[in-house]
Order: sequence, then structure tokens, then C-alpha cells
Amino acid sequence: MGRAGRTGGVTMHDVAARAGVSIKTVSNVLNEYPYIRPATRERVEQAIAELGYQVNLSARNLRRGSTGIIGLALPELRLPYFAELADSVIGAAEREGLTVLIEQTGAERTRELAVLTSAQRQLTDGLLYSPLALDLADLTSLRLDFPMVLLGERIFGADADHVTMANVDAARAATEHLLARGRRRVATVGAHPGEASGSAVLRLQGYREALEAAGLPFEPALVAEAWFWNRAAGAAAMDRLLDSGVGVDAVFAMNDALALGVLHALHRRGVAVPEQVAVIGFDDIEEAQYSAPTLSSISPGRDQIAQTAVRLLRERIDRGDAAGPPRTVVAEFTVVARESTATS
Amino acid sequence: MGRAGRTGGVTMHDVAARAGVSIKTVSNVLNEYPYIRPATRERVEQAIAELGYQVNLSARNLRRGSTGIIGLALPELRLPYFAELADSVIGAAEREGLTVLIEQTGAERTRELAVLTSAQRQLTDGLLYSPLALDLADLTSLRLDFPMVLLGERIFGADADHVTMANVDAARAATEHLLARGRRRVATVGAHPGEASGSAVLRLQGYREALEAAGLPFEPALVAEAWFWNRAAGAAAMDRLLDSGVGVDAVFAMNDALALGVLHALHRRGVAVPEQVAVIGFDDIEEAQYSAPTLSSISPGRDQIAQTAVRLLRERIDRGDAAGPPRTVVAEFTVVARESTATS
DNA sequence: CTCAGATCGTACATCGTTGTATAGCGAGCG
DNA sequence: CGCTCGCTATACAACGATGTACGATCTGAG
Repeated sequence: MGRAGRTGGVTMHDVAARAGVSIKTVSNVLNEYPYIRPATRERVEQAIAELGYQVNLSARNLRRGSTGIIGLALPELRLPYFAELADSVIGAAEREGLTVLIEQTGAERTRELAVLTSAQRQLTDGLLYSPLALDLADLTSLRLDFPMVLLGERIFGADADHVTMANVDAARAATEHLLARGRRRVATVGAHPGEASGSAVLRLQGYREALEAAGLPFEPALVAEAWFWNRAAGAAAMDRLLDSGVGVDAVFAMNDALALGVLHALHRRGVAVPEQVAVIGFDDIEEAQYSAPTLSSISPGRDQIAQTAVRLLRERIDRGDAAGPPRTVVAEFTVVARESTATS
Repeated sequence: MGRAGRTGGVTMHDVAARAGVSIKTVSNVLNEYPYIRPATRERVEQAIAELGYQVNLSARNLRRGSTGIIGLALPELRLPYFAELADSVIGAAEREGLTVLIEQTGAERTRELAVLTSAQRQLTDGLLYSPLALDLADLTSLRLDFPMVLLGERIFGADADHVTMANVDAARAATEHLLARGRRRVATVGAHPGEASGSAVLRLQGYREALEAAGLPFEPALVAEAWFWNRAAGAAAMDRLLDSGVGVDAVFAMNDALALGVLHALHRRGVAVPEQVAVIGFDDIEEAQYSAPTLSSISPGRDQIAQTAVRLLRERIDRGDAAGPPRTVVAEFTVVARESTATS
């Protein structure tokens, strides 16, 4: 095994010897202990510079009992939404002096559970957790004793902080955005029939509410299921909708990847967007600005979510109370109108 | 500060006490030391299960002098190519029993340098490093003493292992793909004029070679510069090309993000792809399969690159020779033809 | 001039694990 | 029957940093 803590293997002892002080004084300099004579500090700092010394983080972590690392568990970086979320989280964590360790769960139940109990977890002061397959029951049965902040809409009511968004409202706003443009045959793509919780359920509800408010009937034939929210599933779902012969003049896709798949299917079949079918997505990933046509979407305020989540987690870590009453923060969303729902 | 190593704070001592053995025996069980009586092993394992014990990784890391973590330094997860690369690397590392710590450099020189010397580095057994801004000189002047594997085409000839691809050949193949379809006014997008090394230089060279081999002149007016290889820059570059009035019937974009920007600009201006302008990209990100039209591209074999890079790094770590002669692996590429370069 | 209180620095124990050295014990062999 | 050897388990000392407790100095007031 390679030696970590390399940097030439210089330890505090070496620095102390060179500066003519005890190792604790070196430690004190590094930790900004106030009572050090400027001259002493000077000498120590010089010795540190000359030797190129760096603290051994493993030793510090062991002694301190914390690592300055937080975990981020998400399904797959391959999915643009999560890549962008990870990007934002890493940025936010950096600003707080924290490092992020990403763990991919592949949205598989067993791996989502494994993240919570793995030895890895143990190298980390807390966890930002974005499950897609777990239930509330899974979580409560585990009696977790580390700081955790939940992300997303899969689990509500758990005994942990939660950063989420107004899913129902946002889905309703997206659907209303289509209705306001005169569309009356609005389909939705991404439903998870039979599921009791999660984004799909909430967004479907928002969709229904919008229809209802507009006095339109809810037609099951206009609801296309798609278990994986990726481009391929979106395209397949749109194909099914078109093949079914049910009339469609607009689509609310439950995320942007699905929406891009929908656009793809429509394009392949020569259906004009937005003239024949308008499309709106959800997440406002960067790609939405560059698709053809550009994709209208719901912007969840990703940076705000990341920043809030990191802040909540850090507070819990600093306060040292993994328990404590759970807090929920609902992030703001905005509807971003682009070509795929243009009027004219 | 929160206590890591939580898991109830159970230590080997507790397990040892419960099993009626010494702590070293517990350690031996955990580390698969061969000489343990089955009955003893049994008791220890039971005690571990009952107490829910997990090794304290900080302590283990300190004692072992290695962490089982490798760093992955890349520009931004926001860029789909790097998100997909990170995904592949995490997967490959997992299969090798390693964990990945991602660090974002934003392609900024100072941050790329910081990664090499930061205390963070120190928590890691080795580094997969994908610089965009650094020079070979920067790297050699640092005299790094940890295992490192370079990714990408920015730096060649450094004293470290390197996984790269046949950039010139691949760019040439991409251009020839366009020429083979009868295009004669082939532009390229993404050039970095004045730069001496890096992907842009190599890919431009491949482009030139293809033109030359086809007996076509190299026209500077057909070379569009784009420093950042993202969608916005691709769109802007395409706009400049169209505005310039120089005739264009095909575009070789130096990566897919640029190509998607190019498609976007063409769509916005009503130019038909591939009828009027054919477009090919580079990287074969997932999005290329779902754009409208779908995007032809060069597939660099991302999984193979990730797997090879992790393997090389792991070998270095295991052998403990950070120095040792540098090895270079050139990954295979393939041309993936899709709608954006279809004939008819 | 003495002594309390503020500054500055040090010795030692400790975080939880693993490497090294070694002790006990039985079996096999001459 | 005694000795060697292979297995099993242990005690002890690290790994490199930091918290605690306590000396050593210096200052200024009485």
C-alpha cells in the first residue's frame, strides 16, 4: 500500500525540531491558538514552509473525531440533473470549508440502503441524501444516528432535515403554463402508477389540480408512465402516446430528461414543436437552453437548494445533535418559458 | 464538531470484551488473518454483529498510511463529458475497492495547481488528473511524489502515467466522415489559436490532415475559435461563421457540447441539418443520442478510459512506486454516425 | 520587593487501529 | 520421551495529531 500523508513524510516532530519548539506548539500555530509569541509563530511558520510540512489528515481526523467530509448520495452522475446538483453542492461545501464524497446508488434499493450503513459513511461527518427507491419505513427502521439532510421528494416526514421544493405547486404551474397557451389536450409523461410517494406522485397531483381548476377532465389515457426518468423513457412514452391515437397538443414531462426524450420522439415523427405539440419539462438543466427547440421548464433553484442543504447539514454537524427536531426548507421555483411552449 | 466514527462509538475493545478475546484478534478477523480457529472467528463475528461494530476508518488510515481513496480532479461536473467520466471512474474504482473524491478546478490555473498541493490531496492515495489550463512545465517543476495518472490531452511527456486517446487520428476520422459524405466546405469549431498543446491543437491538426489528404485547401476562415467548450460558445462560434458569409456545408465541432451549440444556432437560423450543414461532434455524450437531429460523434470509449486509468493508478499505489517509468495508454475510438451527418 | 494574574510553552495521555514479537499449546517425528 | 514445528492468540508499541494539566516566564500592583 502506498503511504498517504506523503509530502515527504514530514511530521510535526520534524517541524518542531527545526523550529526549536515542542510539537504541541507547532500544533498550536496550526490551530490558531491565541497565546503564541509572534517570534515563535514566525519561526514555526518558517520551518513549516522550509520543510513543506502538511498536517496528516488521517491523524487529525482520528484525534478530532471528525473529518470535514460530507457524503452526497445520489442515483447517477450520468443524469444531468444530479451532475448539476453535485456541482452546486461541491461549490457550496467548498465555501463552508467542507469536502464532498459522492456515492452513486443507481437508484437501487439495496445500494441506497448500503450507503447508510457502509464503512464509508463513517469517514464522513454527515450525509446529503437523495434517495429514489427507499421508503419512509426503511429510513425510520434504521434509527440513524448521524447528521443527515434529505433532498428531493421521495421521502417526507422522516426524522431528518429536508430540502425540497413545492412539487405540487410547480407541476401545477407547469401545466397551467400550457393551458394558458390555449392547449386543451395536455398529456403528462413520467407517472409511476401504484406508487404512494415520490416526485412522480406529487407532480401528477399538480397536473390534476391544474386541469381541475381549468374545468378540464382528467383522462388516464393522457398519462404516460415512465419509471426511469431518462431520455429513452421519455421518447418511448411519447411514442406510446402518439401510437395510442389519443389527441395531444401539449406535454408536461416530469423532468427535463423525459422532456428531451419527448422532443426527440416528436422530432423523429415529424411533429412540430410547439406548433402541434407544446412541451414543458422540469428541473431546468443546462441542456434545456440548447435543445432544438429550446425547452421550457421549471427551475428549482438548484444553487439555493445546494447551499441550503449544506448549511443545514453543517449546522447539525457543528451543534453535534444528530437528533433534534427536523427542519424542512421548501425552495422557490420559477417557470422558465422557452421555444417549446412559445405561442405565436 | 460532530463525532465521526459514530455507529454508536463501538470500538474494537468493546467487541473484544464481548467475544472474550484480545483486540488484535478482532483486528485479525477483520483483516482475514489466516490463523484463527473457526470457533473464535465465529464468536468475534457474532459480537461484531450484535454491537453493530464498524472499523474506524480514520484510525485505520492513520495506522495503515493509506486511505483507499483516490482523487479525481476535473474542470466541472456541469460539463456532461466530465459528469459521465466521473460516473465511469466511480464505477471502475468501486470494482477495485476504491473510493473517489472529486475535486473541481473550474479549468482555472490556480485551482488546478492547488489540487496538487492541497491538504486534501493528502487524504488520498493517488490522483486521476484532468487538467485543462496547466503546462507540462508547471507539472515538472513541482516534483510530485504521489501516484498520479493523467487524463486527456492537455499535457504530454510528464513523468506520470497517462491515459489518452488518438486525438489526431480521431479528429481526422471525424473530418473524413464529413468529406466522405460529399461535403467540401468543412468548418471546425473550438480552436484555441496560439496554444501549443491540448486537445484543441491536436484536433485541429487531425482536421488539417484530413483536408490535406483529400486535396482540399486549409482555409483559416473556416476555423472558428471557442475557448470554452460549452454549448454557448459553440452557438456563438456558429453564428460568427454564418455571419461571416464564408460558405459552410459541414462542421466538425471539437466536442459534443460545442456541437450541440452549433446545432442550436443552426436551428435558430433555420438552417437544415444535415441537408444544408452536416455536423459531427466529439466525446459521444449521452445527449448526442437525443438531440434533434441526433448527433454524430467520436466515441472515445469512456468506460475503457476510466477502467484503465483506475487500474494504472492502483498498480502504482500497490507497488508503492510513485516514480517508475511513466506508461501511456491510448484508448480506441470509433466514429458513431447519426442523423446530423446522414446522407440522402 | 513580592506576589497574583496573565502569557507562553511543554510533557503526557489519548484517539482506534494494525505490525512485530512472542508465548502457549498440541501434534508429529526421531 | 523430548524436541521441533505449525498453529492460535496475545501484549505492546507504534501511526501523527490534539486536549489537558501544569510548569515557566513576564507584567504590574501593592
